[in-house]
Amino acid sequence: MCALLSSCARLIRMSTAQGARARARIEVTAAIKDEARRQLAAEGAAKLSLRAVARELGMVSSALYRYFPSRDDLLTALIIDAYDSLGESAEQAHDAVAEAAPPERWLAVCEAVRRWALGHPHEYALIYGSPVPGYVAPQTTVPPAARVGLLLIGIVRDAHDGPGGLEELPPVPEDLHAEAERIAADLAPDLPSQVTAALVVAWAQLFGLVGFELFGQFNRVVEAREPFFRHAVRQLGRGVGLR
Amino acid sequence: MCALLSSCARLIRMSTAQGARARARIEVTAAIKDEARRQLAAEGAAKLSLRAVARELGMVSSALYRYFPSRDDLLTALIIDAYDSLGESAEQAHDAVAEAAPPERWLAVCEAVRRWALGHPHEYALIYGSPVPGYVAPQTTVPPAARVGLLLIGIVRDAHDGPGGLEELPPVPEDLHAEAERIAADLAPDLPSQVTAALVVAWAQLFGLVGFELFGQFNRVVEAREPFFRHAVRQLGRGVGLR
DNA sequence: GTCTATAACGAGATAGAC
DNA sequence: GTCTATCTCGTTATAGAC
Repeated sequence: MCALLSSCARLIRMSTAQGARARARIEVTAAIKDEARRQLAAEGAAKLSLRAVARELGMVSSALYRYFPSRDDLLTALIIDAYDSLGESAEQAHDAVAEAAPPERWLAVCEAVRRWALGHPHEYALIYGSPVPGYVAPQTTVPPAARVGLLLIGIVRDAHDGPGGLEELPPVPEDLHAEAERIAADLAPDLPSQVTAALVVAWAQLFGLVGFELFGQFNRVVEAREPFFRHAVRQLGRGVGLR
Repeated sequence: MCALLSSCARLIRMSTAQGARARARIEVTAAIKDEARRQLAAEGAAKLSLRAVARELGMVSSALYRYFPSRDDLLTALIIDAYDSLGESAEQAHDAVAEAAPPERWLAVCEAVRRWALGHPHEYALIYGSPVPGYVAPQTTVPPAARVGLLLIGIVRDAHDGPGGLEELPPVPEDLHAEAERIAADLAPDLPSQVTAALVVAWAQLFGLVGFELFGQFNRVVEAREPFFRHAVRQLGRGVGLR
């Protein structure tokens, strides 16, 4: 009993001690990323500097390396955070209309992507804009980057399996046959390959629309951005066979 | 006669004198821009530095101000050059198939855009990628930026006026009506407003496709990029009513 | 008039000694 | 972890060569 008590006490002591350390570490990590995001907005990803982040936080630059082994690792963390933030926004928007018909869910996800982009322009630029010179994204960014795409695939799959099914799409041209099959096998083996190919096209085009608006290409061209976007993504949905 | 001769001589003297100066000026200007493009590729637009350009050219930084009043003006010149280079590539590709049917010309222009982007990735990033922090593009960039769009409009106009005309497009939704009319009045008053709206959508989506390929979003997703792109832009053409 | 070179400014990054 | 000496940057003023 005495042994049990003392062991308990030690466990509690350890866990609270480690918990406090871990909590502090999480807080500092978050503060670093917040400050880095602020610099991202002010100067762009290319000029993100560990030193400047440290200075702004009242730390010394060498202390940062206990949290991020290099500038690229900090960048990677920001990229993954951005993809996850976007993915979560899209998933929440989807879940809010989970019972609706596929075209409505498609629209909801696309609008969530646009809203997130408008609300986080610099993080959007980080993940969907120009590559950062000298930086190569590690494989760890792939799963977070796939979230929106997977969401769209799920919607089309539900439409395919649901009442009415998908609009029949013409087969892809001869020279794209093998590639379409390969893409389908990778992403959605249960869907016709022309649908998967159309999905990838729509996925790219969705971000084309968002990017054009965000990066100023629509200035003096499109004024009523929101209805324009809705119209465009509805067409995108029809392109993959949503009715 | 004497007066004529002497005036001729003066003109020649002036023009050769000015011509030599002007030639030198053009050459130096070109060298500056070439070196700036090299730095663009190496470090990105955010880190483009007048001093580094001057150093590499064996000039002193203040001398550059005879050619470009500021760093932003140099950036603007690079942006305009990039738009013009892209526009010219697209126009040449179009002229090469000027006698073909509109869908073929549409494809030719889109493929030229993609080819140019793949051949000039850093210049593409400059004009269609993330905005350069702190830089605001002046109005002078607008006309060069419009060249590809105007080309696409012209193709659709020819299809509209030509044999067979355009596929009938459904009218835009109620909430986009006024905006579509406004866009049509701006860009192509002779085309139905739903066609003009679809054109703007297709224009954005074309660059969405190109950007996704160029910026690495298609890595491990799409392998056979060229047939995939052809398929996608043919769908884009159908979206604006090309048959 | 046209150009280049020198020098300087204020701000910021950086490397290394301590 | 701190401090300092030395870099970079964009930009301007000025003086002199062609």
